[in-house]
Amino acid sequence: MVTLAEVAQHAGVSASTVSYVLSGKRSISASTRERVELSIQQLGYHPNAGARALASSRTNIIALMVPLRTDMYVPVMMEIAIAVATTARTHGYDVLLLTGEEGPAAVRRIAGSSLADAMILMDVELHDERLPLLRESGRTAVLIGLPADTAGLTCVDLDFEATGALCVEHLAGLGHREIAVIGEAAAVYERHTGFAERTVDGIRAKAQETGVRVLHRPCEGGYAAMASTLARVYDERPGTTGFIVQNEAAVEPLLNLLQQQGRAVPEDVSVVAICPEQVATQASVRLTSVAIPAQEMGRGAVEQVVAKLAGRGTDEVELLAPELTVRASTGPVQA
Amino acid sequence: MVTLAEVAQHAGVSASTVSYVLSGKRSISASTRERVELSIQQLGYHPNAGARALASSRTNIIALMVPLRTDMYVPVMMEIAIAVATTARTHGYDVLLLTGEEGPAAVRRIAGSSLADAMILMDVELHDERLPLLRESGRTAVLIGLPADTAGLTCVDLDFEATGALCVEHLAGLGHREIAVIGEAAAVYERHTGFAERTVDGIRAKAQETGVRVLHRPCEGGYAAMASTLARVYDERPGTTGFIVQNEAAVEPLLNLLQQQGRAVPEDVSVVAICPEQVATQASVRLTSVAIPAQEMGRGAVEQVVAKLAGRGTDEVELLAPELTVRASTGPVQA
DNA sequence: CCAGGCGATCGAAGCGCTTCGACTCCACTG
DNA sequence: CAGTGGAGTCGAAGCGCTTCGATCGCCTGG
Repeated sequence: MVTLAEVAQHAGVSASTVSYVLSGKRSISASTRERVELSIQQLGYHPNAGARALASSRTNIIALMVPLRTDMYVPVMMEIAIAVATTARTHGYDVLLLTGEEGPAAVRRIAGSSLADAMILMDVELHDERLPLLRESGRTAVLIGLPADTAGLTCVDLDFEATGALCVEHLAGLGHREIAVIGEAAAVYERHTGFAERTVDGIRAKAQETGVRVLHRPCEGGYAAMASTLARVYDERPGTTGFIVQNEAAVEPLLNLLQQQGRAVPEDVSVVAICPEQVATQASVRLTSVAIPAQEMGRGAVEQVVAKLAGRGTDEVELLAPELTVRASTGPVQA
Repeated sequence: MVTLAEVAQHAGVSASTVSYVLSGKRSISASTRERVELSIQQLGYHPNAGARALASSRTNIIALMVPLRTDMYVPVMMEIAIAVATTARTHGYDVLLLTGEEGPAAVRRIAGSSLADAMILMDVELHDERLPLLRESGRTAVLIGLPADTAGLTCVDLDFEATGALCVEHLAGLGHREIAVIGEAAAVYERHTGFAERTVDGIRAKAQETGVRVLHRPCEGGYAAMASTLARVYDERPGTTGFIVQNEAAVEPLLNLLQQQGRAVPEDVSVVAICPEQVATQASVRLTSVAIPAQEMGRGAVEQVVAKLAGRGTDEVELLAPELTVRASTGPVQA
């Protein structure tokens, strides 16, 4: 491996000069800079990450903790992760991938070993165990999600309350008066991963405001689960004409089952989904939906991190405004 | 941050002794060990990653390059990535997440900066640009996938030829004589990501052997694409009774369309999928399928890496044997 | 014409850890 | 009882980089 010293020798300058050329922290004459840069090129020099980290106590690495549960919301997670990684690169950072498995211990480990300059946590629960450790560690951190207590933390998330409200508003505007909400698996609510509950809150509030009746049912993904959930919904509320689905794995089964039951979408029933764009457009009926802005969330989180590391950061909650795209799955209630 | 020296002082030993307690590279008396371990506990010491990397030229980090294309095969990628990360942790490694975006430059960067001890490449193409750089860098590497030239490389992958053959064998055994293969998007074949082609090769070979006619059609995901592909298939080969699908995003559309056309699965048409277990079990018809062993691939790759880093490695290609699970989507041809 | 200042560069002191050689006991062996 | 060797410990020398003075010209203003 080529070292700084070798570059310095090759360029006929001191090591510190090369370092300053690289960092730009002191002024360097044009001629020297060029000579050094040429040497770097010719020798194929890359600074050693470990040495740099040791000397500067900056690793240029951001740790990303993704949930272990691979069974849910996977594409969104992946999209966020990729957005984080690529955005990080544009700011000169690399991303360390941590799975939820280690749990809170990971926070301690990363903070303790100075493996990363900052952390981004995904899938944050309302009372997340990692938060106290995070605060205590003093490490820069940004959450994707919204815990109960955001004091001293920067958070980025979709405004799920507004999302829920938006869906109800759309359906109410079309004349729907009985709405069923097909939610995430019950486990998601039990874990108190805020987003699911916030969506329901938003839905409830707007429903009250607009005089719409709402029935909320969690649902595991897949056909079997959806079938029984749907049966119970119609059992309890035969007059249901609108559905709000916040569960990727339930979208297609729902459409399919409705079709099988001879309920036409959107003539007889309207369906609004809260899901990634791709799911909405690739479904058997092009779905009116609120997209989950995975890219924006990932990018936003990294930008907050970078800002904080540069000392420009603010502790704030950044809620992305939902956007509802009308497609072919919603329409006015039949007279 | 607590340092080694502080621990040493606290325990009343020299720094090197603490280091040896940690690494176990020299024998330490039980009493000293206990004293040191206690101090470590009490002070909450964590070795500094950068310093360790610098001194030992080992980072305990494995770089994982995942493809950038977030539009395809995402859950499998994610599953592999998570498997890699968790397996790596059990061996004391962390995982650095690199996206395809940087391309070959990433290989140079990681190797040059000694940011990672080894690399795992996913989504390897037949003539992957990264391979020459990888060989040249001398860094330990394991591929998930199979390039044209595997000399000097360790590869882990599902045996897609055998997979294809297995599907044909199953269908042929049930009496099917005309089979349509719904493949990945055309772009996948154009990129020459080996797996898709290898599957088709395996299918063709076994078809020839068993006297089955095969029609292969690439297909973008989604309903629209599947509909037109299906129409063309029946146009060309009205006698088709068996389908092999290797495209997650086409599975559900296919089932749906067949149903709409009044073709019952499995009575009139049999469908075999090559897809993750979850997709197969959650589809509207429980699918006979060959699972993509994402977990095993991720785990296998890490284990190869660890073995190589420990000097026990061998340059070899590890092809996982496919397993076909019979479910409800395949049956004998009607008389 | 000289003090003062600034731009450009260098040297050296670490950053926190690993590791090698050396040293000290002490239990054996012959 | 001297000699030998292994177990246990220590000190010091780096690993490759950043960064803080310090130095050295050279330009400028008074």
